[in-house]
Amino acid sequence: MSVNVKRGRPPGMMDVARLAGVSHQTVSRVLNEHKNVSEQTRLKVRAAIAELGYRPDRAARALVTGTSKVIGVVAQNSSLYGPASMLTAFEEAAQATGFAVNVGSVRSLDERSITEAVERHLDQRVAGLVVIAPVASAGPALEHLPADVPLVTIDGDPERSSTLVTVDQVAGARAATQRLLDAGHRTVWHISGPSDWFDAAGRVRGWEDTLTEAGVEIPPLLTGDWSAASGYRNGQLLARLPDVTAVFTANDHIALGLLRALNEHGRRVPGDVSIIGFDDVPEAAYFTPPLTTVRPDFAAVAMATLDLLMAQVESGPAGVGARRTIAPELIERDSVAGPA
Amino acid sequence: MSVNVKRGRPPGMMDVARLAGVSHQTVSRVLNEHKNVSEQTRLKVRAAIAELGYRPDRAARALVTGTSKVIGVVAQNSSLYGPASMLTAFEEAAQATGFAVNVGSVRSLDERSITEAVERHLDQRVAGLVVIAPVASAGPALEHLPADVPLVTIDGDPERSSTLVTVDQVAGARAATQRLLDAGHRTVWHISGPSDWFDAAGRVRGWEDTLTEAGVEIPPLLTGDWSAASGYRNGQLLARLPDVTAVFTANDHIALGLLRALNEHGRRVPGDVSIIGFDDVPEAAYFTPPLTTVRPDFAAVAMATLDLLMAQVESGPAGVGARRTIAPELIERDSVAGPA
DNA sequence: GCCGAAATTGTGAACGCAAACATGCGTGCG
DNA sequence: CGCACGCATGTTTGCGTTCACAATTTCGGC
Repeated sequence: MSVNVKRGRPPGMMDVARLAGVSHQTVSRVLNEHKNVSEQTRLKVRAAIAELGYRPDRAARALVTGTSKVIGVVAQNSSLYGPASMLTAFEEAAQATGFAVNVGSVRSLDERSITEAVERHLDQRVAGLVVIAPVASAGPALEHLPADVPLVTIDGDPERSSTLVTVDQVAGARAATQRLLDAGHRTVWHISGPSDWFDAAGRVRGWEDTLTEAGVEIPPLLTGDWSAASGYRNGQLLARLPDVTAVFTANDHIALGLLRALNEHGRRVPGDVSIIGFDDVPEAAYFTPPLTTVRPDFAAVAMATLDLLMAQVESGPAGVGARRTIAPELIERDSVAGPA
Repeated sequence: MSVNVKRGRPPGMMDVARLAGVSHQTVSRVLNEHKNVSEQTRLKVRAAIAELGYRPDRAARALVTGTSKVIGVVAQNSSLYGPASMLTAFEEAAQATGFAVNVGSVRSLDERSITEAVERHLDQRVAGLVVIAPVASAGPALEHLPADVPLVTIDGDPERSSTLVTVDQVAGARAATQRLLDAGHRTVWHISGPSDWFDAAGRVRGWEDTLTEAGVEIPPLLTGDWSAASGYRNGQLLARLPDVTAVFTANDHIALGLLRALNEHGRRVPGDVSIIGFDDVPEAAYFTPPLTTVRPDFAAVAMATLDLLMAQVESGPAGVGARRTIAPELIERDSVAGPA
């Protein structure tokens, strides 16, 4: 397996063919695992490939086939734990199947930005597209793209997207809310994510539904923006209301901010107030106290996405949109107790 | 700006040329901003491009030029805040200059994994390579790659990498340690990152140097792995030593774990123990208490990287390795006070 | 031992673009 | 007035691969 040391362009199929004493087409066949190639020539070609250190040129292949082994991902350029986790999980999964991942981050998820990012990917002749589009405004951008490009949306609009993978936000929120109710709390407050996020909306719904079914009073909804800062701001308010004994926050970072606000006001967790978060960020176990939270399985989301995408890549964009929902899991730690 | 609704392949340069009444080469010249094109035909061509919704095929261009407008990034597939932040910051910067970013995540930063990732990128004919290689074992993988591919290493080995961008770990660690000393503490303990990380090593050195210069006793070094869990483990130990009054942790997550351990043992921060972290994760301001920490400017790292890379892309791999060091900034919050 | 089908290999084209080379035209200068 | 040079544009070639089709060989059955 000697390295090619010649100058100039790297070796091409022709060079391999010459060395192996066959035609370039035969080399192509070996490369693409065609059936009708004799074992003998296959070996000769393989040997020549190894000797020259030949590597097929992806660009040339993309040119003629009209598609590449690259998947374009459109994601928001943020350090939000959820989206970021999905992204890296997806990358890893895609690489395992021989696909490269092209990330087109986008500053905000408005229609224009997404459209641009999608078009950049289309220029690269990506084999498929994954859009992490958790907000409503992302919807329209995906309506008008070529129908023949495989597309899977993560956390997109359940009403529009044809092929969708989502975490079951409602179920997660229900589990959290119910857990708090079961602990004996009269009701449960909620600090939500931004209202235009589907994730946030789903968590709100799960929370409301559970409360309604329990026949319990529904406290006013507080709105955050996923940040610890917003949890802190809302916490300043909550800390002053003595009858607040249980809070479900839309994510762990909000919970962290809330924790600090509560702490500053001398309210103990879980002694005075119980809290459940969402996401299970790696640090959640080391909050003070360790946070009970809902863990979405991002790896599973990534798998499902890849799965759905590959199905389309292989057989043309699937007809009716396939859906895949990943059920999250409640992780019990120390931030929940009964009311005083 | 009507959308192309024709069947079959998207329009090519020929289609544009025909519509504009020129040759395809003229279209090419307009696209590449060649000088010798009259304003008049330039306009005609532009109009034709817009009317057809023509978009150049990157694959074809890559084939003929031998290079693409894609930058390959090799990074570890982890949710560590630092590397992840650099990655997204870099993506954004690259896109602004018209380059797409291909991420080749890698599960671990050993030589084999990195070599593979690099070769995948080379197959795609990337215009340049960025490797986020914070550990020693990543070095060898970069020795044997074609000399003509532009390469910038982030947080790589100062001894080997020719073109390198790093955060000035030593300076950051010095600032933190000095701040603690200035507050009146007799000495400063340190929980470091994994010893094979350059970042960790630099922080240890800055800490040691400062202590040495101050003529102060150097406590035994405690080692973590960047995780809150490791901060907690080491914290269990530290919390039992009454003479520990100041700790500099290698990152904010370790600080969080330490915070919890201290809290469990009834040691108040900053009353009994002062702490300074590193990274300034968005949540650091909402720890209890808000964490004083060192903030590396990841955006600046990304800019510098892109800068260095572009210089190489334009003029061939630069001769002697250019270096760029980004100075971090101490962010003062509430986790530091004088000794009791 | 001959025919046809299947298996194996080869030939030519095409993919969409940029580079090299070629052309035609005008303009300045001697 | 003619020549050379610069500008604007056109023509040709080839990048490395796959595809459609052709050519050759192999093999079984009768």
